[in-house]
Amino acid sequence: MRVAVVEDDLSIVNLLRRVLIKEGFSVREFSTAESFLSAVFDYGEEFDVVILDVMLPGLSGVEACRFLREKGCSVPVLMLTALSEEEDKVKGLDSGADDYLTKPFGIRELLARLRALLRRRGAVSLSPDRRSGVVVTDVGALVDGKEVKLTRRERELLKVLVENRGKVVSKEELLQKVWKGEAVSKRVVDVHVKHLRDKIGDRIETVWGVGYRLVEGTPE
Amino acid sequence: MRVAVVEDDLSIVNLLRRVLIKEGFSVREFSTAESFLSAVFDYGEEFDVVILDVMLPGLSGVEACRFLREKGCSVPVLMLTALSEEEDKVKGLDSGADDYLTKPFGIRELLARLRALLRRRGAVSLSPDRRSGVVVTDVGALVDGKEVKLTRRERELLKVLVENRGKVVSKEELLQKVWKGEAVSKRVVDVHVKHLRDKIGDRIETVWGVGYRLVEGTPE
DNA sequence: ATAACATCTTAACAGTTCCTTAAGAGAGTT
DNA sequence: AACTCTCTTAAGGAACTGTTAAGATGTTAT
Repeated sequence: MRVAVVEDDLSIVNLLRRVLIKEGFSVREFSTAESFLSAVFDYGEEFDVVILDVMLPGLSGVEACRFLREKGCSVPVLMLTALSEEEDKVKGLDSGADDYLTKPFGIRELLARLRALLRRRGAVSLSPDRRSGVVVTDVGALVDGKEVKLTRRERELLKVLVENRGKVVSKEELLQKVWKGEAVSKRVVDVHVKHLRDKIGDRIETVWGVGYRLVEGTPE
Repeated sequence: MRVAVVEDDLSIVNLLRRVLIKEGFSVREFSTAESFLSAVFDYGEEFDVVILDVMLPGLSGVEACRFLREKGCSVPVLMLTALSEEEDKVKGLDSGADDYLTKPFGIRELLARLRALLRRRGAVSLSPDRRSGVVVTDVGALVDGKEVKLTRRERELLKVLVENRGKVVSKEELLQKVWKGEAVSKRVVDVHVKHLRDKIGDRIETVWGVGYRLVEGTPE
């Protein structure tokens, strides 16, 4: 996680640097709003969250934040300042900041607020299983994030394959786990594997004479 | 914009009601965390933001917030409390709250923080929207804001589906929860599902061989 | 109490989806 | 080449769901 600290008070910068690095952040420091904005817009640097002081030489934090938002930049901003007047807080938040913390602040509260900001930002990405790109649901499956409808047999077949992803599963085992002793031809597996391939792409590999295997990673 | 106010201090509720309505919010009040959670999970009510007191009779705000998040509900939560100790703030935020404000608070700061929360929610709206547009009421249901009369069985059936919206519910489970062991044919479910579909539109999806599912989002 | 009405359940038929089998073509092995 | 295993396709039937209507049951108004 990359955090930008825009702050001219060295004692605060030193404190934040120490704590944030300890928490596993990658910290980038700026002493003026101008240098920070330049890094973002001129050099294309990207951050996961910004800690922005309000009282800065030159452009103020509020002005910088408004500029960011006007340019369509939606990075979470935590505003930090000695100004505890309500009007200042309102101005800061309405300039586009996501949170506003007044000095002196507790470092654990700041970290908790950072986590809250990052949590919300990250809530967007529902991560499918990275190793196969396939997640079996009760309706069917999520394949690279897209929902695919499967029939009951297809779903159960895929479930066994996903549970053993990367490993070969024999037809006998598939028959055992999906058809549980029903007296059916071994051929049914082939047919359902084909249907699955039609729906989720060539992720199922045939291992000749042995069985089938769900490949890891994305095909091609 | 619908805001839920979960607070047992009447003077604060009165203040918030007056101010929020003036700001154009639609306000729904709860004096306990339990009644709020029941509205969300049993009746499918939906809110754009929640103002949640920490000190409540029964379940605390922190516990309620944690419960919300565990259930996958990502509504923005602003926590409100007299506890200003840093440890309390950290607990509140880490339970899944997005902001934490201590009493006494300035009403303009609260509004600015609400705006910040809603602003960010809008920016993140690519997240899978868990809305179904359906709320079960005492008389029937609110479907996209319109009131629809339902019979007892229809209402109970829909309630179970709303509680599990997005997930498939089997006929067995529906029989279990709506008919509670009465000896009736499995086919009654079909008939009532049809009646529901006639009344609330094609929001109930058939998952062949498995059951029914209330779809999320509006069925264009 | 009776009529009028609403609701629930069952039954029957129609329609759909799904599963299995079978059979020829294709691919891999000896 | 001969053999074995797999792919692909299509068709019949099984299983499930949609739809409708009628009788049973319960509720309300007169």
